[in-house]
Amino acid sequence: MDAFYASVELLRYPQLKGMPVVIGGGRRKVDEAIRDLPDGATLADIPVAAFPRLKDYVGRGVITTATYPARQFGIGSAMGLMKAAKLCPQAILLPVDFDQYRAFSRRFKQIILEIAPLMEDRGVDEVYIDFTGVPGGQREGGRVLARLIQKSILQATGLTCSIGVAPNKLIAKMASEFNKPNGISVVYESDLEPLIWPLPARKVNGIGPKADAKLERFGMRTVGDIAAKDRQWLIANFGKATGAWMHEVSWGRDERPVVTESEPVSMSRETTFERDLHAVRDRAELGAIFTHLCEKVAEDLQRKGYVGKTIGIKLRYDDFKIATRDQTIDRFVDDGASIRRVAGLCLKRVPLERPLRLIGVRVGALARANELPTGPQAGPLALPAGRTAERTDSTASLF
DNA sequence: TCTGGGGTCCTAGGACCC
DNA sequence: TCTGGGGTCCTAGGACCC
Repeated sequence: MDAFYASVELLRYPQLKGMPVVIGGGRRKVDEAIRDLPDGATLADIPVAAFPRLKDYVGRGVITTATYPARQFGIGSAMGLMKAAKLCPQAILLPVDFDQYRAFSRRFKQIILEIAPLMEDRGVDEVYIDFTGVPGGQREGGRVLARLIQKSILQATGLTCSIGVAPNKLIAKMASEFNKPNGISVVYESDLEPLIWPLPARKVNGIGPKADAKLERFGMRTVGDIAAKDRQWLIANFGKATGAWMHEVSWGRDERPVVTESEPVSMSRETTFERDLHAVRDRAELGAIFTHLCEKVAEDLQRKGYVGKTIGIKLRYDDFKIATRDQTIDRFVDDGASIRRVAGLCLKRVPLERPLRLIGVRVGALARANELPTGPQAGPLALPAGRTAERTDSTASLF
């Protein structure tokens, strides 16, 4: 989907069309501004001048989506809002409304499923679709079906998307970016050399900042640069799995199927504080937030019908370093109190001297609540899994 | 006043088992 | 003065993606 969150917002606020708009981060300021908007008016009547601006924002948020006009200013996803404000202070800033985006997400995926039943969910705004068995799916190399999907989604939701059609997921993903927004691009196997090899290595799904930097150190910038190395060289320098994978990818090879069903592995909740908190000085506040996160994860588990037996925490310190701890218990749980208890044990095993910026709670090793073996869930001897909590000085009785 | 939140997968070492 | 070879599970960190 093209600039998905922003596009959904523009459906509500059509008066912002063509303007630099960003969706992002910490809510409070934006919520206040929206609340103060003149009442009686419908959303579409709100004068542009009444919307909050990036320059008025104070806080720690990042941009999730920027409209294309905003991108003209150099603003992009994941950029800190404070930095974006320097690039384009007059850009309009809207708060994220996940419920709304999820609703639109369901609608566009439903449209696709009615046309092509083999669809892999890749998050709120992206999917893979297998055209192979769809009637007419091969006409004009898939372009006809892609057009139908675009048209149907636009009709049902008012939203545009960009589609890449290719022999596999790897190339299709890259192709989908060739013609944004509202574009279609069909890439054949024979296009590898002219269309894929010139691309920056970073465009490959799976090559991130670290791998890219390492490639750079070898003087390699493009996918073609990778393809030019032999397999053994890549394996020697990037490891057995990564090296072999890079070789395959650079030659456009990818055999991964379109996966239509999957089970969640973990569920988590985390939050970044408005200001850094200290385990001792801000103990009460931190404790309340921690408990709240445990309750939210529990709600999520229960609403979706899952239980889990690995409970974990995540801290991000003021220096941005991350620490995680987890503990596997001998039964499956989905209630806030149990999660809170085990998460509290995890907290006692992690250094708490530095100020904290973020705290998170995670439940993993999930199983469907209705598919658990009946009777007592205890393992063979209910041995304490993992080590027991070791208390560290300042943290001993905090939580 | 840099840098969100929710995920998956991989690696690597240690415990433990046969 | 030597100590295999599998396997699984647990834990911590990290890369990456949307």
